[in-house]
Amino acid sequence: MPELPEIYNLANQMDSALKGKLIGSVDVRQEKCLNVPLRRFRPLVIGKTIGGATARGKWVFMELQPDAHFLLSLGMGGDALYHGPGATRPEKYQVLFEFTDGSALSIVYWWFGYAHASKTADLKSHKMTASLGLHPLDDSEFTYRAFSAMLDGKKGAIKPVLMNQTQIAGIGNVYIQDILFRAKLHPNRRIPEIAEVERKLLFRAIKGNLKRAAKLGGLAYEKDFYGRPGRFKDFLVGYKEGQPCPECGATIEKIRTGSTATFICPSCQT
Amino acid sequence: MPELPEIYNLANQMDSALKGKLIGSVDVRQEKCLNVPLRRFRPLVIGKTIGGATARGKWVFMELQPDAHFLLSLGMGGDALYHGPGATRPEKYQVLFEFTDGSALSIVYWWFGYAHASKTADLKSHKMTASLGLHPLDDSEFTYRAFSAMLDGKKGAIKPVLMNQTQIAGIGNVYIQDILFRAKLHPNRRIPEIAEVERKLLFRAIKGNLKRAAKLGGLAYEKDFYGRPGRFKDFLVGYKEGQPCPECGATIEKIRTGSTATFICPSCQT
DNA sequence: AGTTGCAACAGGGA
DNA sequence: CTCCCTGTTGCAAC
Repeated sequence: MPELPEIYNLANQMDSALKGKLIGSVDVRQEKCLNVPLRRFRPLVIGKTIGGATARGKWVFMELQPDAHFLLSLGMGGDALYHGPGATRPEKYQVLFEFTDGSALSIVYWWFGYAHASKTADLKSHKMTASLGLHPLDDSEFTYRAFSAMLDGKKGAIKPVLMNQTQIAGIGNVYIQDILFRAKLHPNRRIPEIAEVERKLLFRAIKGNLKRAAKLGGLAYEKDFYGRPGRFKDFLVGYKEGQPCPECGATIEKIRTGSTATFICPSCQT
Repeated sequence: MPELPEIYNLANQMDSALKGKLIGSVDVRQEKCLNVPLRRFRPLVIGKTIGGATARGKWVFMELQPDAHFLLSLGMGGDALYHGPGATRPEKYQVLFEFTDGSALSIVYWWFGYAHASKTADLKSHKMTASLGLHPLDDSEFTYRAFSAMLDGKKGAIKPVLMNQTQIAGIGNVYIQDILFRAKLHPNRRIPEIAEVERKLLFRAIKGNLKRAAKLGGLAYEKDFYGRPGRFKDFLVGYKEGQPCPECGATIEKIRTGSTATFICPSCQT
């Protein structure tokens, strides 16, 4: 569940399910996913009470009352799962929190992720989250004005900027596909060559695609906090290589852009 | 007189002509070529006695006894000229040193250069000179072993590295031309694709070209400390666009490489 | 013909 | 499908 729609739902579910629970113990099987040595991680989390959980880009921020935060990033993919009192825990995980009421939170990374903890007062020195850019699901922050100002003066291609978490937080190589298609933009389009109307279309594509996916509970191939899949699966061009474009019928192509792959309609996206 | 052969001769001439002279006054007409405000520059130089002068890459280091150094870079081009007692000073200059015996040193930049002064104890914090790389006219430092080690692990093109002053100090876009030709290397050749024998050829080309040019007093279109031109003018391919290659007769081309121009024999240099 | 600093870009590794 | 770090490259400015 890597990108903002999945993280947004996960954070909401964690917020509802975990608020008020007391962390009794933590089992860390892969220490390198921590930001501090285990002996410093334990006292940051053990004995703390879960407060609110929110999504910030691809990160879940979880309050550990009274003085710390737990910061979760699932990287390329993975699951954060709830286990009720008496429920069996998974046999494989990187990190497992046990709460004093018998419930638990397990974290599993497919490839690589982060389970960070920080004093709330030190949060601003947590580089990976302190430098996050615009939050596209926050209507008061993510305005067209702010989005356009973020693009101003940039000369490179549009795709890397949209995937740069310090510019706009939460878009990865999955949701970017249909966002670019809906904006009719080729991933390599230079930013100065994007007209005002295209910028507006792009802004709406970002907001619309992410909100709709969040409302549908995220991607169908990802699991939520209770192990249930999302209902978003109807990509327009993403992962549709060889199939016809839903707009013009041209054959969708998979091209390499920088170090990532992009699925485009070669006719619609320029 | 921008590159190492010219600077080398200039420094030697300054060393002979100025040693022991006392700086009586300085006139700075372009303050932005200084590294410190004029009010801090004056006390660093006035009342000081000239010690030795040496070339370090494209810079002249001049001792100001007892406690400072004057650092001169002529940038894209310019002259440092000696004026004997009673001789007329040029009407245009950026910096003019008057010595107490009536002689003077004028500095003129065609475009942009640096006239820096620093306490000798603070020289290591003068970034532009503290980070200079290998000195190709210093036989004990510039060995094939050191040169080859400098190239090891690099993956980019050969020309930018040879012109990078922090890697090897003193080569500019003039002498690089025949150095590459003598080594039979195209400016864009990737460093990992340069064979051992070619590295050796390149090493000898650098050392040979610069030493020969220095021995000839530098470029014929540059002036020395006494306003006299150098005697080096027989380029092999440099600035010979459209003329035949001296080795194979193919027509020499001027191509753009990155942001600089390179004259190559398209047949000899690969 | 010079250098600096920054943005953009690419590759390797956790 | 992730990030960081490093080195490289291109561009603008002094």
